[in-house]
Amino acid sequence: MSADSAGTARRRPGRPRHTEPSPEYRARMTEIVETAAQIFRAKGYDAGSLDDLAAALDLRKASLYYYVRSKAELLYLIFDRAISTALSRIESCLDIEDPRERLASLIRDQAITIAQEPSFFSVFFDQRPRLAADYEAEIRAKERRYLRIFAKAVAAAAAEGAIAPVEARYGAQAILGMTSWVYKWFEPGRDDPEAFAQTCIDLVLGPSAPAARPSAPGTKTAPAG
Amino acid sequence: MSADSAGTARRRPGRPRHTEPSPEYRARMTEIVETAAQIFRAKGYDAGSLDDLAAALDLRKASLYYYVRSKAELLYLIFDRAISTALSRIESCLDIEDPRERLASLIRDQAITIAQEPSFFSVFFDQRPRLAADYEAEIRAKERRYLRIFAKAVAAAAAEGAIAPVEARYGAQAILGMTSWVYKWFEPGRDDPEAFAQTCIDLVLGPSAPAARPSAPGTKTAPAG
DNA sequence: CCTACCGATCGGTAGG
DNA sequence: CCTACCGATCGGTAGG
Repeated sequence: MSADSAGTARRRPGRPRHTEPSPEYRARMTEIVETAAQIFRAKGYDAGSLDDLAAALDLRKASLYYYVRSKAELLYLIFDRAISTALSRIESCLDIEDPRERLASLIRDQAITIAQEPSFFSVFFDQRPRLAADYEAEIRAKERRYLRIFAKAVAAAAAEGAIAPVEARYGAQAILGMTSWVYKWFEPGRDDPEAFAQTCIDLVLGPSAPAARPSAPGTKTAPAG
Repeated sequence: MSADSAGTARRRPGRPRHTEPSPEYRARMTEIVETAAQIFRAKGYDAGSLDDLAAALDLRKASLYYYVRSKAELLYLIFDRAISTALSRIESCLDIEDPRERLASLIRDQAITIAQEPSFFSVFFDQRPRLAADYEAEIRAKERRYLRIFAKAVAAAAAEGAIAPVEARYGAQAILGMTSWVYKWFEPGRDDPEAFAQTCIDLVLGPSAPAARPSAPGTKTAPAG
């Protein structure tokens, strides 16, 4: 809440207060958070013990407390990384002016982001009730921004006739669900994130929606029929 | 696996083996399962203790074992009720011949079913890794049937040009995600299941898709544009 | 980053 | 459906 609100993994630098966290420390920290996400995904937050985590990292449980204040903080670090990653990717779509292209890019980015980090997003979506209340408030604020970005894009696309004239919030939740759900069924070997993202775009925007980014020169085609 | 594969809450009838479970017993059983779903939704399966459940039912923990063999079985009963409810509702859409109407009905039923029982589906979707392996296999089989029904409906709608020509499995997962996600954000006081269901239908099938059931006389209209 | 250890919680059982 | 209770697990700490 006070001085350390800046970013990712700043809290608890090294041992000495006035030193930057060493690169080794930061790397180990990242490794801990990533492994924790995998364990909590597989077993759930409560059943995934710190002994499990320590074993996976070839440590003793007590050593984890050198990096993390509590198991609850560890969960928060996973949540924060998930929402921050997703938010920063999504925000890069905001300068696309064409409503149809903007919505297509949001859909694609969202589907691919989640397909790429299924562990983090499994924990993010399924362990929410386990997040301590104070951490929860912080996450919820970012999540609201997320929803608002999608709702605005839906409203703009509807106004232009690129999609049906749906209510913005419901339309946004529908699209968020469609794309987020990927973490439940996606299998990296079998499934292709790009192909699935395109399916979502086709379903919502009609068969020949623009690919993404500035690259494609805005191929405008009539929707299905 | 053997003789008791028939249905809902048949296992462990009364105490005497040859008697039907009494109505009071069945009612109490239902109450236990419903309350457990609420507790597991709020706290998760592991953190929601049998003491919590017993307290909510005004019982002692040990008394729960009169009704349920283990906590694991209790979880299974929740899963089984969730998937069985959803499956039987969805199967009533299968006799709709028009692909567009059939898909619309599936979308509507799915969204409304889940919005109506958020506790059961929260547990179903979020506590899956906690389900014991033998129970899991049984649930997975029913879930596959579920997916296949949606995939077929998507393929039929695509063949007719009612939706974009997407790959059936991806299209089905997209629609399942869009509608299932409702349990994450739906607030009974604020939100309207029907309105959201219609939003999903409009988004996928274009602005003026049929309402549902045999009632609406197949209003065919050109999709968005 | 480790060894040793504590207090609390929890699923489940005995026996009625 | 209850009282009493056990064994195991787990987050966390002391102290280095």
